[in-house]
Amino acid sequence: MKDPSNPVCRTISTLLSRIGDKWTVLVVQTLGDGSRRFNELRREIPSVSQRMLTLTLRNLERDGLVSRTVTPSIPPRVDYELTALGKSLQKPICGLATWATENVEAIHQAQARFDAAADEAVAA
Amino acid sequence: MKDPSNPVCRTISTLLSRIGDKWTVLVVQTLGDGSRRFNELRREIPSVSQRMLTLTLRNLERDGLVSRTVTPSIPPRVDYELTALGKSLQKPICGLATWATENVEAIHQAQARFDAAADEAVAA
DNA sequence: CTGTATCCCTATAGATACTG
DNA sequence: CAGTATCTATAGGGATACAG
Repeated sequence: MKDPSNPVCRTISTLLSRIGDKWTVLVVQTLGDGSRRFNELRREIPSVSQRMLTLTLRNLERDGLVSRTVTPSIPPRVDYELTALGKSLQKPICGLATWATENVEAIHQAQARFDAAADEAVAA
Repeated sequence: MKDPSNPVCRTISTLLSRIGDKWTVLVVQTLGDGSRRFNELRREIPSVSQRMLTLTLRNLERDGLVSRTVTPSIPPRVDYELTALGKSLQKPICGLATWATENVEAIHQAQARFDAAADEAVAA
C-alpha cells in the first residue's frame, strides 16, 4: 500500500470517487432497507434532480451494485434494489459513517480554528 | 439513517466527498507510514500537480487530519504528518479498501456485461 | 524548497422542457 | 411513471510562470 501508483491504491481511489459523488451514498443508504421505485427515491431524496438520480442509478447498475427491474405495465413500473454486491458495500460504508458521526464535531472545530487563524493572519 | 436529508447522512456524504476527491486518499495513505515533506509527497505521488497537492494538504490541515510543521531554515522545510484524527480515519478507509480489492473483479465484470448489453441494444 | 497566481479547459450538476 | 434532451452555470483540475 506504500506506492500510490499501485493498482490497489488506484482501486480504492476509483471506488471512493464513485461512491463519493454527491448522490451515490444517499441512494445506497435509501435502498438499504428495501427496493424502491424511481419516484419513491425522488421523494425520499428531495434534493436530487431527475437527471442526477437517473445517472446515479445507471452507474450503480453498471457497477453491479443495484438491479433494475422493469415491469412493462401502464403506467410503467421500475424497481431498484441492492444486489448482493451492493449489500456487501453497506458494511464498510457503515464503518465510515460511524467514524464520520463520531468525529464530525472535532472536524468542525478544527475548521473553525483554521479559519479563525487565517482571518487573524489577514488582519495582521 | 432512513432520511437522507438528516444530518447524519449529510455528514457521511460530505465526508465522502472530501476524501473521495482525486488526491486525498492517496495523500492520507502515503502519510500513513510517517511524515513527509512537500516534495517527498510529490515524488511518491507522481501524477499530482503542485497546485492540487497544495490544495489537498490545505484541506486536510483545515479538517484537522494533517498537521503542517514549518522549519524556517534556508531552504525552508515543511513537514506534513497525520494527526490522531487523521490516523483514526485510516481504519475505516482500510475497511473500504478491503472491500474494493475483494470486489474490484466483480465490478469490472458487471461493467463489461452492462456495456456489452448496451452495445447489443444499439446494434439491434 | 515550498509554495501563489493566472489562464484555460473539461467534467459535473442544476433547470427546464419534452417523450414513450 | 420513468425517463431523455438541451442548455447553462459552476467547480475541479492541468500547465505555466512567478515569489519568498
